[in-house]
Amino acid sequence: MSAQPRGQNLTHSIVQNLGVAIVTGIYSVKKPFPVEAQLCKQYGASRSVLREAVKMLTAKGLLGARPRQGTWVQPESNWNLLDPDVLRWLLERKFSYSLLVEFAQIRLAVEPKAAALAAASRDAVKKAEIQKGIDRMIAAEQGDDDPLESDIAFHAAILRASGNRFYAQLPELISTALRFSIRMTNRQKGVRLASVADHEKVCTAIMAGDIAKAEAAMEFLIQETLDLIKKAQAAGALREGRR
Amino acid sequence: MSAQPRGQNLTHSIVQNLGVAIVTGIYSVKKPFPVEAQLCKQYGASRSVLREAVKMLTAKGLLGARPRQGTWVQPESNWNLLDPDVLRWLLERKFSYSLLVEFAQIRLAVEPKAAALAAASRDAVKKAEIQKGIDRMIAAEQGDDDPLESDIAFHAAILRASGNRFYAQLPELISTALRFSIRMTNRQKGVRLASVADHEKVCTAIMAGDIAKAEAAMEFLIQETLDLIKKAQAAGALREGRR
DNA sequence: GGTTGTATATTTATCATATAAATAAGCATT
DNA sequence: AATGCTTATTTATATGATAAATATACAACC
Repeated sequence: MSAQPRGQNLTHSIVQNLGVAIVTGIYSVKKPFPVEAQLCKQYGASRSVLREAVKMLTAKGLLGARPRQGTWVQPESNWNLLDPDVLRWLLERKFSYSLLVEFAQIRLAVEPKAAALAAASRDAVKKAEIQKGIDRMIAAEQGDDDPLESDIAFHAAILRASGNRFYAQLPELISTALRFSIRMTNRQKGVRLASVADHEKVCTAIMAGDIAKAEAAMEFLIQETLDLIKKAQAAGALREGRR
Repeated sequence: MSAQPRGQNLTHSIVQNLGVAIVTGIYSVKKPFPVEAQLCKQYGASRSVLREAVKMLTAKGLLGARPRQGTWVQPESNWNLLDPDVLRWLLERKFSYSLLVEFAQIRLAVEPKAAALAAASRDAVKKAEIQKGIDRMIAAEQGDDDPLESDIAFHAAILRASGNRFYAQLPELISTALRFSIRMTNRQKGVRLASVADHEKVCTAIMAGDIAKAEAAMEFLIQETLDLIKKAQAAGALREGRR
């Protein structure tokens, strides 16, 4: 297997390749993680490049290394799931409804509180971004904007308007997750149109400074998403069962 | 400045040193991040070691690099705050009440939901860990265990019992944050003793499978913590002002 | 027998040096 | 003023060598 450097440099492409390989679980007791020299051959790369790639994956909690013992895949509990790369690798290549459900549970916990904080905030500039997000969603309804991107922009704007730096990290993760969950929720037609109105309710409450209403409206929104994912999960399990 | 390799290897100690240096903001337009060769001299390390350290910090979102342009510190919004290392560097070396408040806000969002999920869970083994945490806290009241460690163990057990892999990542972050917030909340005596009873309420509700009560009890707990931090923050600001 | 020490081999860690690739900046040309 | 070319700087990559750590096997000892 050789890494094709598409766009980025060699180190980067090896990180992506190995990252995906690790999270998809191709290494195990039966097939242990290769030693440096072996990986160099495998990717046709020099030791320096390969070691730097391994170090980056180590920094994300995926790998560990010690002299004489070699390099190994860390237990999954050690992986930094909240690292955008790691989450993307998992969703892209080891898609599972359960992971999507678990991520939606995070959103269900965090986004209503973020909406509440945004409603309490006095940052007019950041709050204006939320309105822009809604405007884009409305435009998307007419086909004048991208539905997914405008949806993401709306949620991102609220997280950023919360004034909480940890929340402000989530848009990247959420955009990744949304790009995958949309594939399913889109199958279930007739929901997205009504959903714009529900989004607007959140926006209106935030603009009015109504903390409780903003929180409740957002909770409703995410709960709806979570239900959709769970429904798709159940349907998926059904399809599995029919085979 | 030279990196003293205490315990870990040279690369690791350079990562720690540089990580702290970056988050404390010692690099700026006025003092740009040094080029490779300069850093090698500074740390008395070879290029490979130094580059591997830089790559690890790049993986955590702290640095970026391009030929001819050099290496630079990424804008703070790019830092992976949810990386245990990054959070620790920030709290250890650039302590601020506001960061602690923001982290407590995350806890306020997440932990009640985790308690709810734990209450709904049927994993007896993981739920038993919650009880063990409470037992340790009670023991700590008598001086037979460490109050901080038992507190951390309790919250960690709930997050793990939630069955959500993202939540299960948080104990490490929370333990870091608690170790710092404890320094302040301990100054405010007379609170911790009553708090054990409040913790017990959460545990009881989870064991009884009472989802709503578990969520509410945990929310009360964290809100109390958040209030304490905010109180300390206000007192700190007062002290600042008196200077 | 079991424990403890020792030698050895394997693997990562570190160092040193060289070449390649990318690109910002200055310069020349049009 | 815009465009293309040259050059210098910096990271990216490659290679080879030595050091350090440590699992394993074996030997010595009680």
